[in-house]
This record gives sequence, structure tokens and C-alpha cells, in this order.
Amino acid sequence: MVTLRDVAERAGVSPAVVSAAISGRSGNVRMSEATRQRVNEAIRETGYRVNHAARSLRTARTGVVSAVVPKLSNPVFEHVIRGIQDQVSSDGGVLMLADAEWLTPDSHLLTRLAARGMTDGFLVRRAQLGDDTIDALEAMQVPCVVLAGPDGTHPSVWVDDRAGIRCATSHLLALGHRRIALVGGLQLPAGRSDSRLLGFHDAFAEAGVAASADLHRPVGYAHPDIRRAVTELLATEQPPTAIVADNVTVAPAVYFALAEAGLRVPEDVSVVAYHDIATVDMMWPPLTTVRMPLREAGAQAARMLTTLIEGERAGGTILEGGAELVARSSTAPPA
Amino acid sequence: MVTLRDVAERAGVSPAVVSAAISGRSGNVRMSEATRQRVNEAIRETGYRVNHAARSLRTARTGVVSAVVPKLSNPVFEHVIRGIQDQVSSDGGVLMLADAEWLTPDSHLLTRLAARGMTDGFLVRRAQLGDDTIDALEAMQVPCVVLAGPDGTHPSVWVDDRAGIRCATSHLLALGHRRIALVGGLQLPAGRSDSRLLGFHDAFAEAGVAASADLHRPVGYAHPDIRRAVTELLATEQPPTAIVADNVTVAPAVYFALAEAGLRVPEDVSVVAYHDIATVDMMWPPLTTVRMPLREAGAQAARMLTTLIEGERAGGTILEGGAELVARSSTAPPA
DNA sequence: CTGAAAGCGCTTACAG
DNA sequence: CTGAAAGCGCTTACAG
Repeated sequence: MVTLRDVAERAGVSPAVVSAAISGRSGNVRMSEATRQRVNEAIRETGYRVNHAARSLRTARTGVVSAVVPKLSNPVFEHVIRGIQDQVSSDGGVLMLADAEWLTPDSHLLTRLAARGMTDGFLVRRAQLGDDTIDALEAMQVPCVVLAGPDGTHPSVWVDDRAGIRCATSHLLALGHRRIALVGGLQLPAGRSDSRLLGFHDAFAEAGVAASADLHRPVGYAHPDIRRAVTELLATEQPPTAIVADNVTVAPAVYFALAEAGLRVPEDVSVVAYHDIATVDMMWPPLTTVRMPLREAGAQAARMLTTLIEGERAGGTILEGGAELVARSSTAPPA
Repeated sequence: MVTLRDVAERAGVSPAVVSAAISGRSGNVRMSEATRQRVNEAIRETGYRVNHAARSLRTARTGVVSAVVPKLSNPVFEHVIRGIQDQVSSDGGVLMLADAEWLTPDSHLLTRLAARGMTDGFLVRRAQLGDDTIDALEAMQVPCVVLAGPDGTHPSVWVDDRAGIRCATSHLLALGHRRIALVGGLQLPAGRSDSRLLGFHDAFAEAGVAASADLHRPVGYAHPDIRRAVTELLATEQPPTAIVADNVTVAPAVYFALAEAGLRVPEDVSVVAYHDIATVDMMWPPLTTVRMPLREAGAQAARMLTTLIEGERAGGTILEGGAELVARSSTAPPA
């Protein structure tokens, strides 16, 4: 194995010079262009590559950031990851991804990842990770940014869910819908304000229309639950003429329930989904969605983590604005 | 920061004893149960956690394995990843995930990951990664297992695509279909045998039926291409009565094209897709698929990588069998 | 502008 | 059964 020392000998300089040439950091070393060239040549000739472990040990910094994502195959989160990756990479770091299912408070993975020298910090999604795991992380004093709305305790970054749902709902109201259902999403414990429900009501207030409060179904994100909720809504005396899907991932279940009931989209029922992913225009009919600046949220979170790693404090941030309606074919005026 | 030395002092033993107690490896150290308990107590009291960088530097082993996956949100690959994760984790290692898009032959990420001391080895998918990146990896002498059929050069593991497509095709033949199209998949360069097309023909041969060779459309996996291919097939003089989707991810595009043409599934056209993912029963009608032992393939690949890391050679493996038809509602006898 | 030396925290022969 | 010592490969003050 080629070491820095070997390169130094070959170039006829001391290890310190090679180290400076590699890192770019000057430190106390100021070298001539000729020397730098000689070093680079020696590196090329020997095929030298820096030993990451040795560097980490010495600098007490790994340059690795770990993102723990809810579910790898969740297409919504893919955008966030891309934002994180771009930022981490342009900062010269490496992003390490793990599935949240693997990470429990006393899992092997958490222990290993949070061991010093493996990762400088974590990006996690609170909703799916569980507060206990995040607390465990905190107890280990590992810098950690939560991808979710502020909760007053952890540094956090997220998009404006309230504005997003408002955007979706306003679109339906503008089309003339009045009986609008909000389907999916978690039933929050009393006291924790539900930003999505707030956004739903914002839209009605803005339009000067009384909200159809009986049409809120926070039944989670499991497909059977979504299907049942929609089926039940359709069976009521005054069924909704439009549905806001709290998350694009549940839209297929909404379509499914509608098809089972023999209803057409958008002739009989309009559907808008929160969050935009590329593949929804493959649904039939193509789904109207609300696009959020998820990639920007990821980048912002990565930046906040860097701040944290460098020892500064950070609070909770919600990215303002950025909600944008992507009109496709699943919404129309009520019959 | 608490070091191993601190723990040793507290427990009244030498660092060597603490090291042995942690790693479980006895080495030359044989310690009494009382000593071991004292050490464990000291670890708990001090909150000591091993420094991964130091250990890696010393042992020249990181315990980290990197998987470079085609596309994070590809639900098919999710199963493979799970298999990898299970195996790596039960071997006491850590799995690091990266998106193939990030990894190009001279990308920052490749350089950093392949730097010594960051990762012991790689699991990569050839199809999407590009041979040049794999060659770069090889030039760096990083142990590397390819998730794909054997190509004679790289150690590799994959499921039996030929058997999988045969299973799907046989199902349609058994239902009475004769005009069967195979849609999607890559157009391989001449000379490289296409295991999927072979499987397609196997099924016809087995059924004693002449294959409908004019119905093979290896147009890749892009949704517009799939849609166009299906639309064109439907416009021919003798359109297919059934379609095998080369990959489940293109099934929505097939449904889309069928819906556009005003055809019903399965009354007018039957559809089977290769690979099974949980969400396909949310499609309307629920999609019949072929399930493959993808998780097992992932585990097997991880095991092979460990072998490679330990310095032994390895060849190409195809997991035999395991193809299983999952019948849902998208297939029926021809009208 | 460059070199010699110390030391990051661990593990592993080696000596007792 | 346990301790003292060397050294993994790097970076960083420090001295020149």
C-alpha cells in the first residue's frame, strides 16, 4: 500500500508538503509551483490515495453525513435526498443513506453509525423514525437535524405543509367545489396543531366559504385505510365532489376506491394530491398535484447540519412559499 | 472525549484488556469474569464509544460496505437492498447506500468512497452504472460484486431472468393466449444473449407453440417509449391479446396506453409484469406479476463480497429457481 | 519555503 | 491471566 510517506520520498519532499498539496490547505506550508507539480506527479505515478481512517483519526472529522430516510422507495423523499446529496457533495463531503427501518434506538446500526469517527452528523425524519431514536442520538451528542416542522426541541427544516394543502384546496374551491374531503395524514395528538388541517381551513376562509369539516379523514397512509375512508365518504348523504390526498403516495388508493365505486375522475370526483413526483402523469387520468421545494429543503437541512457540526446552535426553519399547483387532468368543475 | 485508556484506568486494567472485552476477540488475552464485568461497568459509567477511525486505521478494515443502486426509488431494487442490509448487518457490518447517478468514473464520490479506509467493498448494478465506472473501481483494486448476470469478468450475482420471463409467458400461454408481446427491456448489442428473450422463447417451446417473434419490443424503460410501443402494437393487423411487461415499473405505462386505446384489462388484453412489488395490487385492475428471490440475491451478493474482501476469488452466480407467479386480476383467457 | 516530531485512539504481538 | 510498547497513516504546530 502506498502511503503519503512514499509519495514524499519519491518527490523528494517531506510528508508535510505532500499533505498540504493534497488538502489544498496551506497551513504553514507555502510551496513553489514546481514542488507542487513534482508532488502531483509522484501521486499519479504511485497511484496514491489518501487513507480516510488515518485522516479522520487525526482531524476528528469524517466528512461523512448520514441521512436516515423513512422508506427508500418513497418517491417524495427522493427529492429531499437529492437536495441533501447536492449540498453535501458540493461541500466536499459524502452522503451515507440508511433506511429508517434499520435504525432503532438500540440497533446495531445506530451504535455503529453514531460511534465516533464514522459520521459527523445525522439527518433524520422525525415522523417515521420515532422520538426515542432521535433522543438516543441526542444522548450520544451526535449533531442531528430533523426533517420536519419545528417542534421546539430539535433543529429542524421542512417545507410549508400548511401552504401546500391550502394551495391544493384553493384550486378545488376556485373550480367551484364546496364538498371537499381531505384524506390521509396522521391523527395528531390533541394540542399538536395540524398544519395540514390549518392549510385546509385557510383555503376555505380565504374563499369566504364555510369549511366542510366533517370531510377530514386523517386515517394515515396505509392503502387499505385510504380505500376504506374514501368508500365511506362516498356512502354518506352528501358525498364530496372533490378529494385532497394528503400525500401523493396515497393517490392510487383513492383512484382505486373511486373506480370500485364506478365513479370517474374528474367527471364525478376531482382529485388533487399533495407533493409532485414525475410518475404521476402516468396515472390515468394524469394526476393534478401540488409541488413543493423539497430539494431546497434537503439542501437547507444539509447546510444546517454543517452549522451544527461546526459547533454552532440552530433552530427550526420552515421554508416559506414555493407551493405550486401542477394542473393535469384529475380536476374539473363539479358536475 | 472518553478513550479506551480512560476506561482502562477506571477499571484498573490495561488498555489491551478493554480492547479484548469490547471486540469479544480473545487474542492472547484471557480475562476473568470479574474483570470483564468491571470493564463493562467502566464503559457504561464513562459512556465510552469506540472510535471507528482509530480502529479502522489499525485493523485496515472498516466494516462498511457500499451499495450503489440504480435509482433509490426503484421499488424492485428495494428488495435487493433489504437482502443486502440483512446480511451485512448480521455479519456485524454497516451498509452505506448511494445512488448510481452520483457515481461517475471520476466523481468526487467515487474517489472518496474508494479511498482506503472508507469502505471495504462495493455492490453495484452494472446495467445502470456503466462499465467504465466498474472498471475504475477495479483499477483502484476495490473489492466489487456486480448485481447482474455473469459477464465472465466480474464476480456477480443475480436472479434467473430467463426463468422469470418464462414463468410469465407460460402463464399467458396456459390461459390460451397465442399473440403475446414482450415489451420493455434493453436492446442488447449483438452477440450478448438476451436471457429474457430466451425465457420468452423457452415458454413457447415448452408449450409446443410457435413464438410470436414479431411482438418483441425492447424499447427500454422510459414511459413514453413503452406507451408508444404498446400503441403501435395495438395498431398492427394482428394485435397481441396479452402483454408481458419486462419490468413491473413499466406496467403503469402499459395500462396507460391500453386505456388510451379504449381497451380493458383483462377483458381485451391481459398483462403480466416481471417482478413483484407490494403496491401493484393498488393498480386497477390489480396486476398479475412474477415474484423473484431478489432479497436472497442481495444476501448472496453481500456474502460474495465478504469472500472477496477476505482475499478469495469469486465467480458469477445465478440463483436458480424461485420464480413464482402471483396471480391477481390483470390476466384472463383471450376473448 | 521546508523538515522533524508528536500524537490522534486503537489493536496486536510480545514479554512477563 | 495482564501490562508495556510499537505502530497503523495522517496532520499540525513548531523550529529552522
